[in-house]
Amino acid sequence: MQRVDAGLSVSGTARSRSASIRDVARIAGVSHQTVSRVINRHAKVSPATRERVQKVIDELGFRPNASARALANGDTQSVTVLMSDTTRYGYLATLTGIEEAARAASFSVGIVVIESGSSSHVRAAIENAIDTGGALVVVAFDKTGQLALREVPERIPMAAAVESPASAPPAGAPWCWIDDEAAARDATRYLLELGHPTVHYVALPSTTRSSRRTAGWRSALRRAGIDPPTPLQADWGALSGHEAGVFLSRDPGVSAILCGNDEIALGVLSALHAERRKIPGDVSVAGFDDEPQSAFYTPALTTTKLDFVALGRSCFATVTARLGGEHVEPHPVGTPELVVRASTGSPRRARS
Amino acid sequence: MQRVDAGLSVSGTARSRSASIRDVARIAGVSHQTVSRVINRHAKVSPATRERVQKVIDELGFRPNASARALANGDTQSVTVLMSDTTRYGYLATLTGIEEAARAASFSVGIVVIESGSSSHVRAAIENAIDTGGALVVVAFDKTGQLALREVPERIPMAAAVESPASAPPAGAPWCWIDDEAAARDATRYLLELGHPTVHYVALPSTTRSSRRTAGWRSALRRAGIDPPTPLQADWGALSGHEAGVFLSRDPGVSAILCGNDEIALGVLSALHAERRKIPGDVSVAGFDDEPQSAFYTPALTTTKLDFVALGRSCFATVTARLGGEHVEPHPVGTPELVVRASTGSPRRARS
DNA sequence: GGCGCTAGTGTGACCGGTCACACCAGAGGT
DNA sequence: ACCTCTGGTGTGACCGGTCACACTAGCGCC
Repeated sequence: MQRVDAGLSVSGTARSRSASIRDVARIAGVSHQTVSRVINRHAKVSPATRERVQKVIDELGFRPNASARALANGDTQSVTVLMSDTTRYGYLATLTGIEEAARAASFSVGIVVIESGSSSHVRAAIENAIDTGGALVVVAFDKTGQLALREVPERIPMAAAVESPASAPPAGAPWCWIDDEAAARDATRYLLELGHPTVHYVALPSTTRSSRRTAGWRSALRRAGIDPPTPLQADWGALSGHEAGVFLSRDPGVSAILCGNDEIALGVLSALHAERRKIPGDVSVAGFDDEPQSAFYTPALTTTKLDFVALGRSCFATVTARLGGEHVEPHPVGTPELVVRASTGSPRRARS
Repeated sequence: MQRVDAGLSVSGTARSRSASIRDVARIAGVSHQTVSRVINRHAKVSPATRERVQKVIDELGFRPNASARALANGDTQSVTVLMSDTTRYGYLATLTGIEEAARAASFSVGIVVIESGSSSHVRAAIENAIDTGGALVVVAFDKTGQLALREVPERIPMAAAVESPASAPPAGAPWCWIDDEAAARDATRYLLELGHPTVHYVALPSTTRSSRRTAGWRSALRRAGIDPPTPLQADWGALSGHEAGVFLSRDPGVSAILCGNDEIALGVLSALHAERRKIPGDVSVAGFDDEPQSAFYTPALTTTKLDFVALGRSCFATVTARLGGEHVEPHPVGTPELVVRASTGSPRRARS
């Protein structure tokens, strides 16, 4: 009979079984429970024992098995991010923020892409998180995300990155958002201060009854004594921005356009160019997000920098707080910051 | 003494323990092993038993515990994606492809962002994947990814999305890539056919000794009997494209610029505008990737569509094949497709 | 000197699956 | 009638941790 040393197999087929807590215990001459105490930084271990065990752990390269740990105490130290099927900047930046914070806390991060059509896999993902004891972060900027958010049962540890809520959110709701209203108000005010008689708005689809971004724009206009024009409805992409741009370019009264995000703004820019309007001579354009590319649009886009990475970090902090049983009040994250570039300027004096 | 029914607690604090395989077994009047056989679609279960057990499973909403399963047979049904810290389109599209394929195979997807500075957490992530029995996909388009790739030991199930290799890759290397050389050759040939005397190239950083994209561009020129000019070196962002664009715009002999990706192309466009060169009248510009925004640049960008989603799917297929012990030959994925838009055209007849 | 207390350690069950193996009944062959 | 084979099922150990609890030794204290 032949026996192969699994630990030293060269062929690579036999996966060497890594050291377990009992191996460490045997070599260090202690019980497995003491090893467990050492790896969990339990207080009641004598320094001498701790050191001896630690040495064996290092020598063996022992690493506790996450599955076993999860099975035993239902604590997976993991977060699953639910996010809709998109390659948009804000989403990925948020994910990056979550991952960054999670890594610092040595949590692992899972990702599930949710598709608008079928919610069954969303439910599956949620259930999966539940029965592995994991936490959930839902990126719910859009309708698909909101639907997923609604599927999450009350009791499971969750946080959500959302659009600014229309009214004060339910106390204890684990929501994080960027202050859309202030951002929109500031951007609108900036455009008015340039001398524009009014500011037109191309809106993102809103998940709330009343978008705070739209509200901010409106309130800035009202405060200046201006009756807000009807906002145009776009979706998230440049194409719908282009369509809105074509429409607006035909109205000579339009001299300033605020767009729901930089992609829409890009579409508006392209439409204005196609319609031979000068930017910012004839029309000023501003966006939201400050994507990395926006500085290189033609002309460079004035926009509002939104800190999605901080938003992601905050989501993670919220969900871990809940995991620890702490109470977290919903709160906005970060301070939107207007970035002025070449796409906005004072309106040309009317010729008449 | 008070006892709370954990299963029906309304408060939400007590997490109801979900049904286990033994609960199902007891209710169905079979052994736990039979239940195991049912959930694993094992052949040797009589139809009657199978149906009875399945009914109980459905009624109880039983879902097998992933941790327990992983612990028992070392099979986590999970993939961890290692990806550098970026919000670039190609990366996220690749991730989307991986996730899509993984979801279809009911694998879970983890993500670890790798930072160029510290490789310790990369090692930690790899070890983690090893001792939970998970697989790895490394997105190694850039240097950071390549470094991570090198950290992965031979024996663990892995696939990598890479730049086209300079020479035939080692047999059995689990690499997937897009055919950069063909893509660059076709794009260059297209520009030459428009009548440009030569094509200048703004290169992405390459992870290989000899970038296939650069090689494709070069070979197209040589085939046309043209001595290739020195390519310009950029990084991945629009800023470096802008710098390259400024440089090239000062050379009146430059009439066509091929760029390593759409972001660089965007930078080049912005530089050309700043230098008052007409596009495509004075200079034609083309990119790579076909990002969603590229159609809305000024002018709309001619580019080559690269199917990153298919690349991601292929990475997943590769890694699962390896997980199953199959042999996979390294291979390119998808067919790059030139998308002609307004940023390229025939050169203006020389005035002289 | 006996008591309680506590710091430090060990024991065995348990989490929820899977695996190897034992077992049994009935079909089919001789 | 007996043996073998095979489809269908059950038993108990095991994966690698954690938990509750038992135990011991040394200390301070009356």
